[in-house]
Amino acid sequence: MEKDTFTVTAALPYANGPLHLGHIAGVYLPADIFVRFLRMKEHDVAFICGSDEHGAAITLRAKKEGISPQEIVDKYHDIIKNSFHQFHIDFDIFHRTSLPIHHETSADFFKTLEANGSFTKENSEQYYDEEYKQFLADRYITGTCPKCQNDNAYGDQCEKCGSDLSPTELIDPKSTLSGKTPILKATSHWYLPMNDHEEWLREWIQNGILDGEKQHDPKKWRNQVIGQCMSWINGGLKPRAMTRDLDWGVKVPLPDAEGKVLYVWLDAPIGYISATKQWAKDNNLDWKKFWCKKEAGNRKLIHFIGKDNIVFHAIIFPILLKSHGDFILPENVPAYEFLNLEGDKFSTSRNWAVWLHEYLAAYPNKVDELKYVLTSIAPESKDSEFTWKEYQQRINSELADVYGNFVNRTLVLSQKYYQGIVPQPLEFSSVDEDVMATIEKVPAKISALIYAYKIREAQSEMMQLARIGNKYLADQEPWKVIKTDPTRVQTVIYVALQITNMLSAVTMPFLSVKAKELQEMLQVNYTLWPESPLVLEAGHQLGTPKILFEKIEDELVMNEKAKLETTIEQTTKYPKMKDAINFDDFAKLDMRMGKIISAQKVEKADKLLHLIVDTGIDQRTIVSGIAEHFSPEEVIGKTVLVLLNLEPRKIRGVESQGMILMAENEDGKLSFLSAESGFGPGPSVG
RNA sequence: GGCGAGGUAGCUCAGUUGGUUAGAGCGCAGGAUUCAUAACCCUGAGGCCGAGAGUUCAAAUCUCUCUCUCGCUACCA
Repeated sequence: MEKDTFTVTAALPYANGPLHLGHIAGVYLPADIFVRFLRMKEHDVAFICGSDEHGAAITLRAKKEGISPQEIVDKYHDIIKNSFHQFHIDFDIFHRTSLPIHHETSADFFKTLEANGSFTKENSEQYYDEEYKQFLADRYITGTCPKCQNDNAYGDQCEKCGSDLSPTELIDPKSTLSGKTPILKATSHWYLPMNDHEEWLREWIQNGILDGEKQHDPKKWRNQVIGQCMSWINGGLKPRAMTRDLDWGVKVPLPDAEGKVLYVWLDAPIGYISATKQWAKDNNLDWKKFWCKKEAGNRKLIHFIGKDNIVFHAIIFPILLKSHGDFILPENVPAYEFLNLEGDKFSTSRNWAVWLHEYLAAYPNKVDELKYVLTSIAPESKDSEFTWKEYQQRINSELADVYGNFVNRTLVLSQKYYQGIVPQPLEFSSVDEDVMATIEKVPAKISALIYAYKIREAQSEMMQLARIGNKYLADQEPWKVIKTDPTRVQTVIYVALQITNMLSAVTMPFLSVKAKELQEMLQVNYTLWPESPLVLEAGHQLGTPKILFEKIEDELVMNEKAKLETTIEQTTKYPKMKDAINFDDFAKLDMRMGKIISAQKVEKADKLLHLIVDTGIDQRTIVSGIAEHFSPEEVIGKTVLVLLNLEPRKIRGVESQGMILMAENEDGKLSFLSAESGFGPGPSVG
């Protein structure tokens, strides 16, 4: 039978920050184990990843730090690539989306879809800033509102009268970029009419049937993936714009599209394809073999992702691939839930994280130890949690005590009794035969689990083998029997060595470094997954035993926990000071004390309270986003700081005439501001 | 507010199409042992399976209501 072939991708990390353990546990490590396993099974596999370097978040950050987007992505691409390398997550290629081959590939992809009518093109006349040479998004245009004459209305909405506008309705429009009057120019945006694809998506996701043929087994897809997708589809898919007015990204490859780039979620997954192209080119392969229906046959495309990416990989990208026509669709999209850290979410902004590159710098020799821990707590079916205490416990009581100790005692006994030469077994007792039979079944057990993406359970089967070994030795007591029946010990040590041998082979996908060290100690070299019984022949000379896993001291746990506490203190919890303003700017603000005289929840909105505030000069309506922090009952009667002359704005159909000013601490908790002397409503602030 | 996924032992998690006494590892208690990394091995304690109602001879499992956690989404000037 022909072996299945695979193209495996791991979600492209976004190049505006380093990787933390959550990313590793929930995408890259399981993908790497899966691929190592497939390789040992001699499947033809391409393992593809790269950094995602486009999108608005990177341009905003660049602007804030006063450097170019390229500088940011260069920095993080290097950090990420390095840490993958040191952590032995071995992609065939770790590419990047800012390279020309990616731009070409994405542009070609786009052109094909445009040509075959997969997009709907919305033509319009849009304002264009001649000085900045770009089309202006609605929010980048201000002008006079045709309805209320407010001269500060935005292109999409007048915040004074609350009416929805289009930019062309504005009287005397101005570009917020150059301040000049923009000109109207014909332009288009391209939309993906996702609503046209609901029918086949439903059939494909629920039943695994694509173009009338069985493409995958939906039972192998995770619940949360199918659930999330069906939720989207049943809610009705909507056309989604595939182009943006931005200058950082893949340029829309058509005339009249100046200043437009492809939507980052269009170009990022195509990054898998362009990375494959580059890798194929470097290795004299045909990239189409990995992606195209014709050349790839029934190659399986697998996307390892986090749960926040489900919609893009299981709905949008498949629509694009299918619309293009040449490509295969994913056979599975194993999505992982999130990993938490010491009782709290990983948070980049609060620096609540264990960064992979920092871990590697501090513990360069503890790569497989971390891999083991992360795999045992991988969030396969629900969110899970990393704690340093558990890190220590797993390593000490499982890796060191069970696995390492078993290997050590077996090898030490072999040295002691047989000078490191595998002894000749004599008669097998029924226990021996049971154990031998059990060992032989382990590879098939583990492989079934990995094929089903149950990697955590697969690893625990590996550990189970070491447990069997410890029990076997304890039951047989060779150190006692040697005194009465030395020939029996030959068989016992032989069997124990067979367990160790098998262990060294099945550990490869999970802990490649340690597996090789163990194989070195056994003087064997396994690169293939054991299909038939592995035998360590009698007479084989073993290598020198050494300690495989060192224990983790309490000190490390304390230090790491302390480090988390202190970094969080050192992190600037609060935003930087804003640009200076002059006194006139300040004097424009009309702030007063106001008393909340009534409050109720806005319907169908989680965060909004509809307040009536007595300001001393009037009673006005203010809608405030504080419902998650305060109940209506507890805010009534409070005297608080109010900004009166903020332009009114309609929120959820209610016009809000001002703003309640709140203080927010680093945990996101809110507090009202009041006058210390207990003033009532009315007093002005300044 | 809408939708999705979860809630099982102190901790991390399994529980297939409803079917004996709900499982594993860690942790804890006791015992045994000394080849080995104060390791291993044995025994044990520990669960109203988030709450309530229903269907059934039988529910962790199916249905409904409620509640908590996470995510998507709307809305947070």
